[in-house]
Amino acid sequence: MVWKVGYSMANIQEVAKKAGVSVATVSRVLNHHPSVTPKTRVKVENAIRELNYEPSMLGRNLRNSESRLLLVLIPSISNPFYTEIINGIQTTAIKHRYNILLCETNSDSRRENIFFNMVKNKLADGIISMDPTINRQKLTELAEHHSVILCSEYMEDGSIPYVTIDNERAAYQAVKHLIILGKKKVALINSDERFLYARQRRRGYEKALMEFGLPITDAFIYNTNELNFHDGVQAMRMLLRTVEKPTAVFAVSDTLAIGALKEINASGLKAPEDIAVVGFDNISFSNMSNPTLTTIAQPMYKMGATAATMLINQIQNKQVESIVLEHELIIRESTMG
Amino acid sequence: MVWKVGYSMANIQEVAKKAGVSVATVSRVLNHHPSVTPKTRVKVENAIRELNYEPSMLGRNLRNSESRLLLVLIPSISNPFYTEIINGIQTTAIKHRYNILLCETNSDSRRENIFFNMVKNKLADGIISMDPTINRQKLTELAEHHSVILCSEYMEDGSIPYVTIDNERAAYQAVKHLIILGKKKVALINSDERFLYARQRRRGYEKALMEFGLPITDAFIYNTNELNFHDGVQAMRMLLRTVEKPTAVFAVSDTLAIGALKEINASGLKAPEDIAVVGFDNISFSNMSNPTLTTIAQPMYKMGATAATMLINQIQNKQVESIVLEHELIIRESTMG
DNA sequence: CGATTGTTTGTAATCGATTACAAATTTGTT
DNA sequence: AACAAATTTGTAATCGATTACAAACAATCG
Repeated sequence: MVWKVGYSMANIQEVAKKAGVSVATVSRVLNHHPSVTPKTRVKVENAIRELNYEPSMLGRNLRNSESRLLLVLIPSISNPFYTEIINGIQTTAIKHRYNILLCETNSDSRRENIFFNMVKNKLADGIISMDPTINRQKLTELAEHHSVILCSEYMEDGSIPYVTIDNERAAYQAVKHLIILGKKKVALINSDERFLYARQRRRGYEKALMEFGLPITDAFIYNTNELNFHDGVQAMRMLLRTVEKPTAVFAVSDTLAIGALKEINASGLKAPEDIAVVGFDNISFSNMSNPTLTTIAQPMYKMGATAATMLINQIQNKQVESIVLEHELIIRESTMG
Repeated sequence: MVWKVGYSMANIQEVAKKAGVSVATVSRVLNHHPSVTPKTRVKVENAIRELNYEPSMLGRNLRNSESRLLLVLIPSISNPFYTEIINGIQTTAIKHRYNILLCETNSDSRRENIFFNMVKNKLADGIISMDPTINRQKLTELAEHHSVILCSEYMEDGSIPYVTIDNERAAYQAVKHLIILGKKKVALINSDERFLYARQRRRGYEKALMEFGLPITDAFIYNTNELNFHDGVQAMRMLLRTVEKPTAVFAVSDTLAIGALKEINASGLKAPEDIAVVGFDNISFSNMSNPTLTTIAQPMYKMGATAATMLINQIQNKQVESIVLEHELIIRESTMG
């Protein structure tokens, strides 16, 4: 493979020479400038073809200081929650001649920094962050001079535009659904409450209980470290050990809920008869579990598409407003066997 | 947000002026060149701090024609199969001061092109492709002058270095496991056989049947379009309609296998008693299913790490050899209740 | 002190594109 | 044909870094 050394693609100068024109003309052809004679255009196009030339994005970006690249920050690619959102982002971006690059931060601030710098250094035009663990301080600083949009998780101070759903109301509806089914002892499997969405969903949970005159019991609220299947199993295990066992569970993510289902099953109980379960996110596996999972569906594709549109508008210095989208309760076997 | 217009980060000239030195000296400080007096270094570092300066990757990359960015091509982020591989790639890359960007192609050749061009244009230093649907022609062309490594799916002509497992032997072992359990009617849920791995796994399946003197029945081989859960359901449904119903199923992906499990369950049968099931990939959901899934585990992290090491070596013009890694059969409830 | 050597710093070319402005060419008019 | 106007093309500066080479400066020694 040593022969690869020293190879380098033809540049605009060589194309110009081969076509017998100036670099300016070649550049004009590349950018579809109207003031180029058909005859010279053909000459240049031939030269381009013969030399297999492709313009260097580096040179171009350096000069134009734009890259038409958008970064999408996610904490972890393994979370299926992001799949459809990314789809929405990507489709929208491409429609506007932008491309996206996925950046997995693993909640590691050094990686975050790298991606922030890509924006500062014009290697990318903007960022959509879906990482709830992100360094808010640094992100806010970045947003002072660069384009940033938050998707799903956001900051309450509103300093950065966001697109999200009404987490409190969604949780409220999920829990209300359980209560109306006759379940009086509803537990909550929540994630870490330093995340905004966790606090909001807890508020919704409590609001529903209060509305129906049910007590809010600390023993029925379990906070997990992560959103893993195993955390769901563990959470359910603890909830089953309480004196008054719950008859329903609202978990703030489908993965947690599926873990809870597994543990319910393992301990000889049946969902929904003994314990009904509601999840959150409507990931594709929520339809594959046994029983299938009742869950809150976020308009993921639309969230992604909206975030992308907002980001592109912001890059083009248009005014951008935060948006709250509608969610939907999807009822399946885990609550209505 | 209009005030963002015209903002631009300080450049090396301004730092030089503020520090009262030349740009060369600033550059030397940035690159930790030894020949800089501590006194001037401090002056420059102060100026850098005061101006909040960060060097432009564009300028630097243009000059150095390297970006220290690696592209990772995946057909779809939704496939959990890639998660651990990417983890391995990323960890290795960072160890060598490279960063990775995930590129979801959705098997769309226009997107492929964009990413290929990023490499041609030095916006990225190399590509690891895990996309079996990739345009082989174009990839081979790219690999003539740029660094490319294939991961998992590869080309038999060996023109591009790859890291993979022995698919044929893995399939052989999976099927042999089923046969040894006493199952004599083993079906195969395979994906599209224009993919190399699909052809190889089919060969392993047939080899195991032949070795035990079992017939190879066309009716027991079902090819799906995608690796979805629903394709698994559909496949199983068809297999259950055959005259001689299978007593075991080997599916070439866990998602397919989980779909098959679901359908087995839905039709009142039990796994593994009535029909045993083996999957492939050991995705995290494979031990959340009910029953948990027997499967072939690929050394995903190691595959990723190996691919990254190979790519970086290739970028640095070292000799690179293709590698075949070891897999493992993981026995769970779906074959041994 | 002046010559020689070694160290630190600066000057200017370079990477590959875009584009304002100038120059050249074509077209139109009388 | 001569000139003005409009169109097309070219020249050269520019984006922000790196680095070969030259220049300035400091240190060493007879």
